[in-house]
Amino acid sequence: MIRITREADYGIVLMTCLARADGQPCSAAALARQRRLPLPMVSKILKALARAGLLNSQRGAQGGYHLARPAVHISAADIIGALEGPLAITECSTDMHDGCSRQEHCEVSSHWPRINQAIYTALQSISLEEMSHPDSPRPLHFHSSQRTAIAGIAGRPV
Amino acid sequence: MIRITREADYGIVLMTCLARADGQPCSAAALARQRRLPLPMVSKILKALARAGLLNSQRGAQGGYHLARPAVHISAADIIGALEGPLAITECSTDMHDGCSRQEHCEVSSHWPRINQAIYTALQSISLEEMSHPDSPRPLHFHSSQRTAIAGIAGRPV
DNA sequence: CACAAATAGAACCAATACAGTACTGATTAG
DNA sequence: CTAATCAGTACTGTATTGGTTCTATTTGTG
Repeated sequence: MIRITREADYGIVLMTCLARADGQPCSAAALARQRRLPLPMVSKILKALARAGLLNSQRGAQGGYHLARPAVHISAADIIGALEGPLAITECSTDMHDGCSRQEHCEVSSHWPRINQAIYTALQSISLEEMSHPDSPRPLHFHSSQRTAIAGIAGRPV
Repeated sequence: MIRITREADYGIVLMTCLARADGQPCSAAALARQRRLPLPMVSKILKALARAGLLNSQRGAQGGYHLARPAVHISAADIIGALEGPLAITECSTDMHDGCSRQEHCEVSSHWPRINQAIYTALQSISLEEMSHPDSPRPLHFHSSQRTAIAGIAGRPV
């Protein structure tokens, strides 16, 4: 229901590669080969990540990219944010929302930031470090203790 | 960075209206007038919400829509899910992901469900009941106790 | 019973956003 | 110098979104 772009998807994949390389600079071409992704796309994404300060780049021959800080201090939110701009789940909730013509009739507007914040916090709690280990320490389970009243709905494919 | 469609946006708005009407059936036309939204759009959204079982509909003169269950038992996840289909943040993570040609090279694939789950849980924790009160009981604050190491980044417009 | 008020459902269209490509320029190791 | 590599911009075909239109179907009311 909520979708991130494929750019961010690839971004996470590439970042995990770099996290595993740990220090060793990787060229865009090497990463593209490694992950069977189209090189121009990989290049574009790495550039964006570098501009956002998540990667350092080294130009020239034998150059490449490497993490700008330890993987533990990079969250999924950082990566997605770098590739898709600041979190704004609706146009209303972006910072220049003065244009929302319906604001006077839109009483939920004050609640969207809370939803935004909930998602942001969720994404922030997942570190690149965690994601770069092939097997997750905590297995995938529903926190079904919560909201069991509508468990039937929560149980659908997620 | 993560965006929901305007359909879901309107859906939340309309659901809060219905939550406040509490039991009284509201016609699509009435809701459209009340919120200054285009009627066909409102109609389409309400139909979808009814099909998903979140609303009951009454046809004919004096008919309309009303909540199928108490607002406390309807979450933001329910509404968004009803309007945008099941949560699948990337194509890989949808249930028919057998087509993901890169699966063998895509080691993060096992981690997307965790991200999905995090977002889903966040959205589930927000009830329609909470959203339909004009003033939120708990004011909007960052949970800045967490991940203070990158607070500078977390503090950007959300 | 006939009519009007309402939902149900499908089909349709224009505008936007996305995914991916191409090209040109700047930097640096060997 | 030259090849490898990053930087930046501009472009394009396709898919999705936002929104409309039209035709049933149901049902309360005079």
